[in-house]
Amino acid sequence: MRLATWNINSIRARLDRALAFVERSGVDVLALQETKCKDDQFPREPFEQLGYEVVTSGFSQWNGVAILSRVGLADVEVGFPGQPTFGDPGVVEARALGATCGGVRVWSLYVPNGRDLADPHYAYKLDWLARLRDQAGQWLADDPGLQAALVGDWNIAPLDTDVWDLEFFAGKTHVTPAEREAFRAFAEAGWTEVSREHVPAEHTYTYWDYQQLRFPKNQGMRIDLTYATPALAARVTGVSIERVERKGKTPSDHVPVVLDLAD
DNA sequence: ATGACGACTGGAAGTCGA
Repeated sequence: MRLATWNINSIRARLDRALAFVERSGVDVLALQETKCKDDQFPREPFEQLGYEVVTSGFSQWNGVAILSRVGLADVEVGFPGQPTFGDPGVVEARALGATCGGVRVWSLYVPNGRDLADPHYAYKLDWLARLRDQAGQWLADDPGLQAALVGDWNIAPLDTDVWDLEFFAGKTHVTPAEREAFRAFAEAGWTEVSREHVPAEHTYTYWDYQQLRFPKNQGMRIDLTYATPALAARVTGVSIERVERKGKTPSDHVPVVLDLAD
């Protein structure tokens, strides 16, 4: 089975690219983030014509997650139990969507950005991660043989070598000790970040800002990551960061990460 | 070429991303 995750940065603006990727990569399951549209605006039909089931959780122009699957799509959950709200009145944002596809529990995740260390979004980000970690730990405790993956845009660069210049990020989000600890906590809860195991090369990025010629200069960040349960991690035979998808006209600023799983 | 930010909404300029 082939499973991919991609922050698409608007599914409507990049429908053709998404369809082309699905066809050339032959993914069985595709988790999308930043779809940037309401559920009734999501272009389901072209994917359904290719044999995929589609489930979405969107809200107007911000956030939005989706899962496409041609190996079944069951037990959909919009948001994870205990997912923090933001704002007053509090809103559960469209950042987490779970479904079971081909026997694997898949969560498409768009972790809050954080914006600035003094911004309320930063505390929200840390709380969001802590609550998700609590759930993830419970899921695994309840079923040690669980096959599950937490995929998506974590908005954290776990290692110094996951950014091109640590000095550039001094005082900024994505690299703070608190964010990195929030990320490591999933490993302490028994999960394994499998893309690192299979693609260990330093300065291998999944995101490049549109500005400042970041992509031609290869000034990016590795922030699209996959935590797997032990049972699923054992099935991963390879991981591919699809850098080619950052090239050409109107790309997303993120590229897909593809996981191959043994049957 | 991989080349100097892009998508959204509203209908201009502001918000958001990281």
